[in-house]
Amino acid sequence: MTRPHATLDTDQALLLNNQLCFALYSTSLAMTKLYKPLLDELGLTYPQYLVMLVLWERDGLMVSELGERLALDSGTLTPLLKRLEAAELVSRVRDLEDERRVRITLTAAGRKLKARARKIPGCILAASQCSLPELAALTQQVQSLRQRLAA
Amino acid sequence: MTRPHATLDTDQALLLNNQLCFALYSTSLAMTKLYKPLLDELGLTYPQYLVMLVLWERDGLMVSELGERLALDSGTLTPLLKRLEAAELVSRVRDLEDERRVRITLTAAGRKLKARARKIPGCILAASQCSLPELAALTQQVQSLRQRLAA
DNA sequence: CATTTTTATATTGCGCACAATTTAATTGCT
DNA sequence: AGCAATTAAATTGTGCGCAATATAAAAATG
Repeated sequence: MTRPHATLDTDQALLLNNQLCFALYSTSLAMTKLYKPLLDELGLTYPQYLVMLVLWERDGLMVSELGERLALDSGTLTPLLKRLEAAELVSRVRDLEDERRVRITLTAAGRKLKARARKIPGCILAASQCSLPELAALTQQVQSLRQRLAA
Repeated sequence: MTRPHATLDTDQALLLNNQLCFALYSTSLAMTKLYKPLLDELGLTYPQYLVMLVLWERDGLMVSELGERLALDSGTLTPLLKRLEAAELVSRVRDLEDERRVRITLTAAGRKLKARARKIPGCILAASQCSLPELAALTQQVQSLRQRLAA
């Protein structure tokens, strides 16, 4: 018996595990490519779009709050936010209460961009060719996995 | 009626869509962080590990074949493969049949590394705290989504 | 009140991803 | 054979992601 059942099961589990990690990695990259032409029109990258989504939902967050929301650190956010500032979509101002903190606020142009961004999710949804129940189930499962990984 | 039903449903769909994209993005990054300490022991990054996984399965592939398998282009793979070559895990040799192509072959050290990598998937599986059926279902769904995005 | 400790952001350096371009080799066409 | 078109890989430049470190401000401690 060159391949006992126990070993076979384990190998399958491990292969599946690798497949899931690669599937997440590869699908995430494919998603970003799908967004690219749409975001190019707005002059945004996908991570910049994520920051704008958060700010459109609630403006005036600190860098650390953005970081918590997106699971990104200052090493990623600081240069990204400087680019959004250079594009005149946000302003970065030191908090007077606590000079260590920097508050990120949308400019008028930043708020206005939301209108042009509204059509993006529809395009992505169409391209994904998913039914809504399927989408909901998948989202729930991936979020659940992420929460378990964080622990 | 400020929010007719049609608009509500659409908004929910779009929000969900954004959530799925972000969930994939964020979970993929979280997975990579999970791999990091394990791969550090082998001196590999996650993309390098993916290349090694492919080569452990079938050695002597061309750069383009690796690219198809991983959905990565030469702009990503060429410098990555040069680093694996510098680490003496692979060799890069021009194909004599067609001098445009470069064949990637595992060195003895590269083949040997497979043994040390065998414990990695088990650690990841444990950290993900997923049941195998759950893992299988999620993998299948994400792969299915990826295939639809590619089209 | 002075000093340590902690916290928030910024900086530096490395390795992806990827678009765009380049280089060089092969194929197709006439 | 000669030349355009195609193909494979490499190069260049930009923007992440993140570890490690630096800087500076606030909080905690004695």
